Amino acid sequence: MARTTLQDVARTAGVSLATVDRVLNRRPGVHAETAERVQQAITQLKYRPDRFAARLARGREHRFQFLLPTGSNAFMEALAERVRVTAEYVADERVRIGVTHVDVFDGDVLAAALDRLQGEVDGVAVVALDHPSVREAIDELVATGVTVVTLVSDAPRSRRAHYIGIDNAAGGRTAASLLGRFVAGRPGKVGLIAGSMALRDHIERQIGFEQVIARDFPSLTLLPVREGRDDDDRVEGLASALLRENPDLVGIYNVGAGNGGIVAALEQNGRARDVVFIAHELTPFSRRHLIRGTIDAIINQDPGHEARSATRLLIAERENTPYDAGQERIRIDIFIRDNVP
Amino acid sequence: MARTTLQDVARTAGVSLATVDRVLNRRPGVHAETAERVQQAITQLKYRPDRFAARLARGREHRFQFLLPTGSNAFMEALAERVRVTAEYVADERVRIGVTHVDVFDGDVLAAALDRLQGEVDGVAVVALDHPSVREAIDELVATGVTVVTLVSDAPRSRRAHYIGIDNAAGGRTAASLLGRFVAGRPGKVGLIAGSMALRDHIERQIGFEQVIARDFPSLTLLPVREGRDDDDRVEGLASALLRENPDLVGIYNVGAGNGGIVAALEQNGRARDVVFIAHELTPFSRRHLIRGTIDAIINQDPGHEARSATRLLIAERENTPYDAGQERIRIDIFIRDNVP
DNA sequence: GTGAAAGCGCTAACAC
DNA sequence: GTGTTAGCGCTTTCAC
Repeated sequence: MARTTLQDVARTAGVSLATVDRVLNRRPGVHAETAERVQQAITQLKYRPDRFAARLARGREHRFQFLLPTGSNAFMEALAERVRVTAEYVADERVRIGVTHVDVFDGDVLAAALDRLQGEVDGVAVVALDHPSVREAIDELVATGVTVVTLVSDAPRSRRAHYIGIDNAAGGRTAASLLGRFVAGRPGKVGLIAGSMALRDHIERQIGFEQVIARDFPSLTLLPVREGRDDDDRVEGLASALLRENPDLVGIYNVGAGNGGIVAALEQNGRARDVVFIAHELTPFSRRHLIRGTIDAIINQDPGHEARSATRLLIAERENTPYDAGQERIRIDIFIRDNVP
Repeated sequence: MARTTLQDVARTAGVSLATVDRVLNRRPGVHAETAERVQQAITQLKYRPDRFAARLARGREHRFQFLLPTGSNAFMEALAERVRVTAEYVADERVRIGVTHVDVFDGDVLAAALDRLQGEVDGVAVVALDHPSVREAIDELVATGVTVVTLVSDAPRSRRAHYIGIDNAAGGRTAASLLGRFVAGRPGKVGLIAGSMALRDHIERQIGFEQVIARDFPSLTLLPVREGRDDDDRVEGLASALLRENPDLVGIYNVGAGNGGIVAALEQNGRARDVVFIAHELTPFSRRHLIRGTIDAIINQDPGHEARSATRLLIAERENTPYDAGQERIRIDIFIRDNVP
């Protein structure tokens, strides 16, 4: 029971290797009837291509480009690092990964960066933005035959092949449930700090959070959202004000980056232990304060998983091979002091 | 900048392909000096083997066997199913995976099953047991050149190449922290139900749990452990008794299987909402009751991840290729109603 | 439209 | 001890 090869298919279809290859890879130049016969042979023999032989024979490598945000956000730095590690691993497998840093907060700049990739690469993984120019640029890339996936932040109505990231509304709901239960029935105010209300993922988290607080925790009052711009200093100012103006503050949810600011404000006011603080993204800093107890829980998405998943999906798309949806789903990780890696 | 091939190495070392192949794969029959020269060429040219070409040329497939417990535990069934799916995926890649079901609760039976694998396979993934016969059987397999990894449950002092599973003590601590915080300061009793005190993972979970309850939640009193043997009916009896004898019961932690019994007892006594119930393993059943609110949190290990990880590690060991430790670490997942997949 | 044939980079017989 | 050589299963020119 040796495995069926292209040869076997060619033989039973009564054609040559080249022809089978053509129909298999949907290349033109095959008579419809011949193609039909080949297809039958394929299904009859249950032929499954040998990806290893194919990649070897193809010779050409896959050229993928990752477009990540500039700036020193710890999560994005970790993501960039994991992309580098992944690149290193797959370099042996005829996959070349490049990384470009762009200002993703500006839709037009990001779109221009995407445009520049035309003809240069086979696949793109981009931390996107829900912006018309970006959507347009993605669709154009796709039209020229480039495979595009979005990473961490989606461009929802574009023609990207996959979105690799968490369901942010569910992330917000998760934060709310944990915060609500951790305050242990104490009534009071809850503060919400976002990076920017222009970021779709932040809005989605906020909406999910508000929904659950309103529905499940009537004794909690949600204060108006404040924008921290993912900046420690600015966030610290907001958190301090929150604490000053609301003596009955029982919880804080930080939707974006800038956890350092909240930790500082909490510690300065001696409220580190009694205010429940839910943060996003596991970093060396957030990990330390989770273990110390200032942060009560961290909602995380695994950047290593995201980098690998994007790469695997790009490869699968290019080689037209199946993938395991369960493996590619990005989990909403909950970390408390005890299960943090 | 084409990639360096074995040819390049052979040329710069002034030897033939075959000789390079010999030193690369540590096969005998090469003069020490020649080997040295080849090694130098390899490092100098930064040669990295092409796994794809190697697997293609090797022809022989990897034969792996998974030894899983018999019996109808939902988690183990899910694991078996994920192994099947993984087997399906890697079948195209010259990896053949077989599954054997054994009574893992009996060390000697498991050891005999392991013995029977000698000469039959290249790698084994086994849900092990901390038992002398099992350790012995594993070591013997390893001695005959078989790669062995343990799955879900370890054989700690054996010569297995890897343990693929969670840190169970940390799992128990995680359960305790969640339970302690979810009871929201209400003082009272906490019940602990284990499958069997002969299972190392159950003991470890229990110890972790007790540790954290004692240290962090002084208002909670832990009742003596009861053995439910992973059986719904038996567990239901224990849970009912727990509720009857302790009107001030505020929480239950089920270390093993049999969640159905606890749900039933809780519902019959009308205590589904006020008793905090922490369970292990996400199954269709536990998922449903998590969403309904009877189960407050589920501590999970992802069987799909475990099946894939075991397979990847076996392949990496056999082909002597590197692997990504971050990717292979099995997470202690926390699922609450909002982040459950 | 279709086929023949030359590799891709490696392994494994088999010579020497 | 070391080298030669024939593939592994596929893709890709280049003929026809």
